[in-house]
Amino acid sequence: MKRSVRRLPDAELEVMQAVWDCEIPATRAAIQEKLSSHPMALTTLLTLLTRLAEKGFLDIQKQGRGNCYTPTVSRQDYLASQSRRFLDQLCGGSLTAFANALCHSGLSKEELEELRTLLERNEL
Amino acid sequence: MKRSVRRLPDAELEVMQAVWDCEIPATRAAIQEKLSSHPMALTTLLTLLTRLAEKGFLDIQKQGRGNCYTPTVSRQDYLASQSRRFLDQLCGGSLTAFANALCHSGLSKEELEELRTLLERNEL
DNA sequence: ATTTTATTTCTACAGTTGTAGAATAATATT
DNA sequence: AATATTATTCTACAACTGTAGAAATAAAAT
Repeated sequence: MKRSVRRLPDAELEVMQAVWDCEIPATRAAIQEKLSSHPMALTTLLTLLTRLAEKGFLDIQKQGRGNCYTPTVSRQDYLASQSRRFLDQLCGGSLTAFANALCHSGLSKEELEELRTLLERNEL
Repeated sequence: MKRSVRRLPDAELEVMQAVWDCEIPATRAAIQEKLSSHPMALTTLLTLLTRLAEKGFLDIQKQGRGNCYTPTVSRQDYLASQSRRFLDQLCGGSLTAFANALCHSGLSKEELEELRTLLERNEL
């Protein structure tokens, strides 16, 4: 697990998720396609990709006329570090507070049960 | 559960946590005391409290020479809404992804087991 | 009533974020 | 080679965030 991965602002996270959804290295076109739910001007996307590279989340390679983008932080590492941050920063490190938050977050009884099962499975 | 509570920036969250830790209504002095771990200039604290009020997280009442601050969003509501946001925005709504993230977030086997137990207890 | 002191509100400013047009560079077409 | 097309990088700007000094205000003390 990789500690201390900075939290990305919403727009950058959205783009990063799109990149993670692509086959790597990802072309700009592929990324754009994954972003169909959150359309933005082409230059906006390019700006965000540049910022992600500056922050060390992406490598950019020139590839013919265009660019190619490769994540340098995996989605799993990012999610893991952010759940840790959630537990520490929001719940003050308290598992009780965390469990409580989950139980009031709108998940159904069935979903909570599923979550418990998934946690058990992962423990193995 | 209260949906759609906006995410607070780090500094404001820190102050809000301090307010939640106080008896309400909280005096500025009490809040400041709870912030011993993250010291800041007095005017900085006041600015953040004002911004929290503007965002609807606090009510400010004049009280003699100073002010009194009362949360209008409970810690529980905030935590619940933010866990929901975590699940949706970061995990794409997937419980599997969420469970996976937790299992890689540095929690020990024992802590994960404890979390499962806490979830079960809360379900009742 | 005047001065001191405690406390808040105003003003400020640099860095970040969301968004995108203008300028530039590189490739393809005629 | 000249021109049209396409993709990227620069530049820009308003809103938000972190931080705090300056100005104003109100209470307390003399």
